[in-house]
Formats: sequence, C-alpha cells, structure tokens
Amino acid sequence: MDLSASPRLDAVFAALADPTRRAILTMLLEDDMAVTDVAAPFQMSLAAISKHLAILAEAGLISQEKRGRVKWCKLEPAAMEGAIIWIQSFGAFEPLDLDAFERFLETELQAPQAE
Amino acid sequence: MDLSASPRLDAVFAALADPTRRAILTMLLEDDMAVTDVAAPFQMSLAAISKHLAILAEAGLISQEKRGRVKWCKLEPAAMEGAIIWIQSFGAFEPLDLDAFERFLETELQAPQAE
DNA sequence: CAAAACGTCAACCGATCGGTTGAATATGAC
DNA sequence: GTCATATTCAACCGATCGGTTGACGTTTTG
Repeated sequence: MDLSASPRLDAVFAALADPTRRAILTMLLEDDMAVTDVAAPFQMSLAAISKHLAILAEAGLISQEKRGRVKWCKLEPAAMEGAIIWIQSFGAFEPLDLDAFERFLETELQAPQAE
Repeated sequence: MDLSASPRLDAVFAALADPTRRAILTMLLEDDMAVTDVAAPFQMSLAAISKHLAILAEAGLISQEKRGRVKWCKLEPAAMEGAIIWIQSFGAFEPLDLDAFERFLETELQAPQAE
C-alpha cells in the first residue's frame, strides 16, 4: 500500500507550503470571506490572491461559492485529515503532545508563560 | 502572532509535498539507511535521490551522518511537530488529539490569565 | 442606461523544482 | 598503488511557481 504516492497529499502539502496560503486559511478560521476581503490585508494583487485561492480550492482546503458578484470562500478543514493522518503515522506525537505543544508555544510564539 | 509566516513550516510542508520524499521518510521509519540503499527502490538517478535527501535534511526531517564513505540517513520525526500542531489548530481532528490538548490545558495551564 | 465593483483570464516574467548526465571527491578494499 | 564504492557537484533541461499587468465578463448600483 503505497500511501506515499497520493496526488491528494501532494496537493494539500504543496498548498500548505506557502505562507500566504497558510495565512489565508487562518483568516478563514474566523469566518467565510469574499475574495476581495481575503486579498485586502496582503500587499499583492487581487489576481495573485485569486490564484492562491484556486490552489487552496484545488487541494480541497477551501470551497468557493458564488452568490451574486461575490465569491465566498469557506474553510474545509476536513481536507487536512489525510495529511494529519499521514504525519501522525510517524508516531512521535502521542508521547509528546503536551511537551511539544509547550515547546512550540515558547519557541515559535513566545508564549507569555515565562513563569 | 503570525504563525503563518514561518520558513520552518514552509520547508517542512514543501518537503512533504513530494511523493518520492514521503516514500523515503516511510522507508526511514523502518531503520536508518545509507544514501545508496535509499535510492535503490527508485527508478531515478542517485543524484536525484541525493537532492531529495538534502531537501529533507534542510527541512530537518532527517539527519545525515557520514561514517567512512557511507552517509547514513536517520528519520527525525520531531521536525514534524510544528506542522502537525499548525494543522491541528484547525480543529477538525478530535479523534486522539483534542483530548491530549485539553489535558494539557487542564494540567499545565491552570488558567493564570483571565480570558 | 452608464459606471463601478467583483473576480478571473491570458500573457508574460524571473526563480525554483525535479530530473538528467558526466566529472569530481573521498573512502575502503585488494 | 590501484581499483571499486559511495556520494556530491556542476551544468543543463523543461516544467511549474509566485507574482505582475491589462483586458474581459458579470453583477450591482445610481
């Protein structure tokens, strides 16, 4: 069973490899958004954001529904399941869930739990 | 906290986006391997595999140690922590992890901050 | 109706990707 | 020392990526 050769995983991981696209997904965590509103915080053109959204949609990470002249973007977190299951098969994540999360907060997020 | 703009995550997700590299990681789950042995099952050149290994090493997903003329490749699953935590922040993955996260919050973060 | 807003399309650009080949560099074996 | 083994390097290739710009179709608004 060659789980490695999965175009689905290719697309999801590739989509997640770009910081702009990850930022978009984080924004959509709050609420559904129109394409123009997604683009607003970024310094790049609307067309560029439109392409990023197309890549996210192709990977299944978002869905897009057009109502009137506005195209609404909706997060589809279920598309990440395959990716997370694949990663978790590497195992090193039951023992450490807590510790890892703590370390991650400290190093990457500078968590204010400086004791 | 713009966790989205993380070169570390860029590298890890990009490394995982290629099926050859995912297959290599799966192989290394079994045991450490020499570069030549990693390359054996693939139809591409040794140099191509060497490049893939360099990308995996750059992302921190493997380490490489040269002993004699043989370079040994070792899986480093801890490098996936950031990626898995990022994905899990999207929530739709209760099965095994939200429990751990909740325990973490209860036992470690005895709610010193009012929020 | 005309004008503005929403979003995509098409063409282009430089950079990077995934692969090749052939030469080069160590190291180990005879 | 010589030869084979293990691995990388360097140059090249076509394809894809992330971005731009300008034109274009739709829908809404005035």
